[in-house]
Amino acid sequence: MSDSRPIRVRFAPSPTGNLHIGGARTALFNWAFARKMGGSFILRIEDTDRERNSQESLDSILNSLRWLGLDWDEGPEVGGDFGPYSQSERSECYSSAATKGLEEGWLYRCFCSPERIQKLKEEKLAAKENPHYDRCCRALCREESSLRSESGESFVLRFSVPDDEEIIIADHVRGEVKFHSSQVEDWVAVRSTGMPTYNFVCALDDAAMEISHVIRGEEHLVNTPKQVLMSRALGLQEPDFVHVPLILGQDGKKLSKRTGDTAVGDYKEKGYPPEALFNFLSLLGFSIDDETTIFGSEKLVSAFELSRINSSGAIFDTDKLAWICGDYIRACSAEALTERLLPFIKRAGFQVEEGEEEWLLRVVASYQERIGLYSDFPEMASWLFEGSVEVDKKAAKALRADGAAAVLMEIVKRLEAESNFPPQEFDSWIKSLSEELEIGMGNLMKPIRARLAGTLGGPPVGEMMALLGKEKTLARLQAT
RNA sequence: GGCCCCAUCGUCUAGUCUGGCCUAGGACACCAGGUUUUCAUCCUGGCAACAGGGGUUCAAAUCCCCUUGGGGUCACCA
Repeated sequence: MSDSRPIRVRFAPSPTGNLHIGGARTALFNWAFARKMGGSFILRIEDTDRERNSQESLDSILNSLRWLGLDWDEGPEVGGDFGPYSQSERSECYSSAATKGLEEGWLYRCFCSPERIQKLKEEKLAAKENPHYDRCCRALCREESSLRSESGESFVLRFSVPDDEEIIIADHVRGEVKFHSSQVEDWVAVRSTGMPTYNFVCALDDAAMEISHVIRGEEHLVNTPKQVLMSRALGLQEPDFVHVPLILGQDGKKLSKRTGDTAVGDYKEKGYPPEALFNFLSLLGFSIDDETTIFGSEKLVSAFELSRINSSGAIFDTDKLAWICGDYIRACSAEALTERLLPFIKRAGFQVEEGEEEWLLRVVASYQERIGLYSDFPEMASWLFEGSVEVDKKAAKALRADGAAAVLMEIVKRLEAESNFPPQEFDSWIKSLSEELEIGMGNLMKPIRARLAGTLGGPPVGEMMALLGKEKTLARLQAT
């Protein structure tokens, strides 16, 4: 299974949408393996489906990959010696292989109409048989086949699957997986449009690009025999296979849009730190040991082993992701966190004036352990950016409490009498005030919080006052 | 339904290959305490799993078989 050729792995997305969480994890494993082994990580664009490709999708996938910190050694935008890296640009390769296949007989023209195929499948299904193509056109002689194609009749090229052959896939995570060729359909290798299909092109490109290990999702396991058969027909060297377990939604089924956000871009928009998503994804179907859960890319690379990839599916646990995010946010420096927060602050429409950098840093620091996501920040700290305060339910209740108004008036008076703002040793200052006025701490602090921020949570009250400044603090405390 | 894959706390997992150190470890979540003016953080403790049944063996979470359960896949998508 292993040989000494250079390690070359690839991630091969098709540009028909955004980068999916599952795809990202696959890319991550490929990347980690390449980096660990000192090999190459190649990005190949599988754009043989003209109908659904789009440049926007490609851009978005590339951006998501970069956002996660995954860089590629060969592929779009960086080139390489095994290009082109978009399948739409490799047609010569494919057509020469197709010609060869036709000559050698492992490909044949099929003139059956889509209607006939459709009907055939329905009948077979009704009879509870495998709905495979009946190989009708395989019996056509060469002369008739060429004649009909020359006369302009539409056809596809099918792969002529051997009758009785054992196909053993040596998979790094699953061991030997056996298939029998009788279970494999004479699949379409080249469409009637002349465009080749995935299975045809995949084996060809993997060989042409000298891919040593195909690391991909388990959903590909069942069409691996088709690719192996291709390799055999062409005498190509087969790559090693590594089928990683699926990422499942909360319902235990393959993660899909129904169960939540599936695009990496969604997580970026929602303010997840990329390092946290990276970390979390690394933990799905893989583990370093029995206790390491928080780690970055360097650690992953040094610890990565194919043998540590799990074989069973993993549910995408958003609670754990949230916890990891919080952990990253807390561990971050206030400066770096501020940098990350800036786009979210701007998006919320808040202005940070020149000269306020220090202040912003302090605001961020005071919220650092309180936010779970970058996007939590603008909402939680809005009272510092906006002129008016929106009072929530609990805060309103605190303001309606007996004596609240009187307490606030008293506080204002005391604050004005102090030479420092906020009073030094605020904690003891307020505590002694509470004792002197014989008012519980809660009854003292809640109305202040309510007036200042409109909510009962947030940083320590002294810090809130410092952040707001004397003028605004007094104004808000006296608001009606 | 055919074929293929999988099976340890609710979840992610360690342990499985190379049986004994496992009265099964960690983390998330949850619950209970503690710290705290609030929120959050943090600390302590608790709950909680080898799917079932047969073998093999002195010994099985670990090896084999069956059952059950879950998933994937059956396109001129990738």
